[in-house]
Amino acid sequence: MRLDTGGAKKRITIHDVAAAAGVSISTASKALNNTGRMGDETRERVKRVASEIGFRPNALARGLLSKRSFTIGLLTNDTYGRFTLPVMAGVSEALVDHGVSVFLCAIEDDPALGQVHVEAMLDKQVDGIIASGKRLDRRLPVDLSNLPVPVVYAFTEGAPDSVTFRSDDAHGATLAVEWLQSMGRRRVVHVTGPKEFFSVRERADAFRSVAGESAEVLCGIWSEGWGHDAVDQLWKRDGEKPDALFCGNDQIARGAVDALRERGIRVPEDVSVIGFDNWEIVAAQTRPPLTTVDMELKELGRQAGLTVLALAEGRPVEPGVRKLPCRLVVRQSCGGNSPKL
Amino acid sequence: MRLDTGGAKKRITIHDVAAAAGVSISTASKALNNTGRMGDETRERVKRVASEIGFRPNALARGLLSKRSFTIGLLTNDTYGRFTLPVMAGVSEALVDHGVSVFLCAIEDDPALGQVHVEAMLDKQVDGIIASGKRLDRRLPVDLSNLPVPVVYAFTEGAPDSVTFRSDDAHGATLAVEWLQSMGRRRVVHVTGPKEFFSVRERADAFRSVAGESAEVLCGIWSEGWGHDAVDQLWKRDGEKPDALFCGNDQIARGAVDALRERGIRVPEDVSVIGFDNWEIVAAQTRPPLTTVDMELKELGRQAGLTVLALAEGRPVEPGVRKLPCRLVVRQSCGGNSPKL
DNA sequence: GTCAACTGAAAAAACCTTTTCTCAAAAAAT
DNA sequence: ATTTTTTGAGAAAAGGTTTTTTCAGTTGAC
Repeated sequence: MRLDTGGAKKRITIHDVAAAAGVSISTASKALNNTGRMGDETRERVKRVASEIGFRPNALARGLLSKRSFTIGLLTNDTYGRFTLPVMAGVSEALVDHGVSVFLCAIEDDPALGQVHVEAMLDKQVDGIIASGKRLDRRLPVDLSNLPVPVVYAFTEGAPDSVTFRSDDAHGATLAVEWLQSMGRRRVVHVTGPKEFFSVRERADAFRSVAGESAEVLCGIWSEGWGHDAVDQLWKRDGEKPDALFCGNDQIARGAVDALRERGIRVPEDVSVIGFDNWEIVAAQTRPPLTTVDMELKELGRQAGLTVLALAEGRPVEPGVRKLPCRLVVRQSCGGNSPKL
Repeated sequence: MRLDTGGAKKRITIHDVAAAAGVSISTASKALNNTGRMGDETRERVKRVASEIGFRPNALARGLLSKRSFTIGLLTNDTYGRFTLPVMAGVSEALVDHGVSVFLCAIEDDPALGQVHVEAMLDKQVDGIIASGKRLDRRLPVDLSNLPVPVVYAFTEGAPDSVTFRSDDAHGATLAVEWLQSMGRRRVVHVTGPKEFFSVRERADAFRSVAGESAEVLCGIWSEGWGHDAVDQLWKRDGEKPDALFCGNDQIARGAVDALRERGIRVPEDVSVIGFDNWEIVAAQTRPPLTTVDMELKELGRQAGLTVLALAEGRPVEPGVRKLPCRLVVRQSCGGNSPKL
């Protein structure tokens, strides 16, 4: 048995509507778009007939004329990571209400592939492009300057004079430390990722300005192993031990919690641990579940979507970097029940 | 300062090419498409001119005429999970070579939203649709029958007489158990997810037919906590203890490994543990790193992409369920170094 | 030297909408 | 009763491309 390709049924066009309603094509068009002048009766009849026979306008033909395709492209090099996913969901969610569809372009880290995708999108007359990535301080390996359509950057480094959306990591770090302090913790240590990351430096600076300039920052890598090692390192030394750890991501936090438990140190009774990212799968499965900082990436995606739409419609948008606030997610690894308001 | 929307530069059309090359529009078109009859010199000249002035054909106009938009839609309700991501990457990768772009439609589990997305895609004249999900035995909450375009299902339950791609979980389970046996393990227990999942039953059946019909299967939930509890349960009982655990996913495996270590049981020396999913972030960060089964989801996406393309082009495709083989990923949690060939 | 066949290239139609222009009929104003 | 305004709706153009048709000029055969 062969599969029906389904391509046989021919689509109904505005011609069919016009014929069925007994009017001209132009009248049909005007009736459906609520433009032009005509009798109420005629307009209603056309609309009714159109919906009866299931007419849906061909977006290609419409786009050809209006020079708007109601389509935008989302370029990302983060195919497996956890960052682009919520961003994509936010973009898609924000734009579907406006009848705009999103082209997904996974370019890995291949400049040639990126180029191919950008050209394909341009050929398809996208109204705009959102560039997204897995790291705030790295550019996508594609040249997006001098494109005939607007470009917005989300969670990746943008070109000068462009619009860029990113999380406010300093705000997130401040939230974290203030929460620890409100739990009565005074000897907080920041265990984080590689110094090369801009967000590591940014969070560390915010951490110091809230926890005190002499507060300690340990840089390592983004892994559980490092969280584990950092605890070993801290507890092997002489002198007073920390009473709280602010970790650079949830994986480090998880490693730290495990290491503390292995040492017989109770979390959160003896030491509070707070993570970053709110990666459900890590944060919620840690025992105890991690209190952490959420970067609100879906909201970030939503705003990026609305912004590229505004630009596409010619509405003015101020260029610059927009930092979106983070949100504290309280679980059990710090004690306490809800964020102070 | 206001941001340049970039919309000003007007696109160059085939008219410009024709004018610049001193030929008619039709000749320009034929030259560029290698169709029609004309002198080699003319053809070359047109091509050269076109590339010089940077001509790119408008896909909207082309699609309007050819009734092919070189666009397909990817519908998924798995916005955060780990399954759709590799599938999407595979689809995108397979189709970009054919000049086909992919619309990403995240529909959560909202039927209304799904309907909106499907209609938007149809309006945009997609050549086909790929439906993807997070569970093999659940349908997407959208009616995709009687669509004017072909539909292919990937990692979600398909309609009767459709083309569906899924992983061969029985094969994966067989690979896992045979590997454990090749390590000399004879008392394997299968710790897995809820019985309601089709793949749980399928893997359990395969497990029993390789490990012996009396081999034990423990069903729980898909969490680390369950893996932990299952080990407690098994080791608290009297009698002979298992010498290997085949876990239903990497998270369960991780919980099991942690529980074993807490009991002073060495992995893999005393007990081998194998996971399922090859979720890098869990499998690679477990200590020891997990040997696990990869469902080859990217390949699955690639094949789904090529299949929907074939259907769109009217090439015949046999309907039915295609099960794709899994792949064993050897790390350290079972001992051994490489899969036997 | 006439006619057929072939060659190269242009003209026109088609795809589906939207928008501007035109025009006849009806209503209002003189 | 005649002119002006308003109303309703059709005709045509535009958007960028591909495809079919047409046509003039050349070549080859008889």
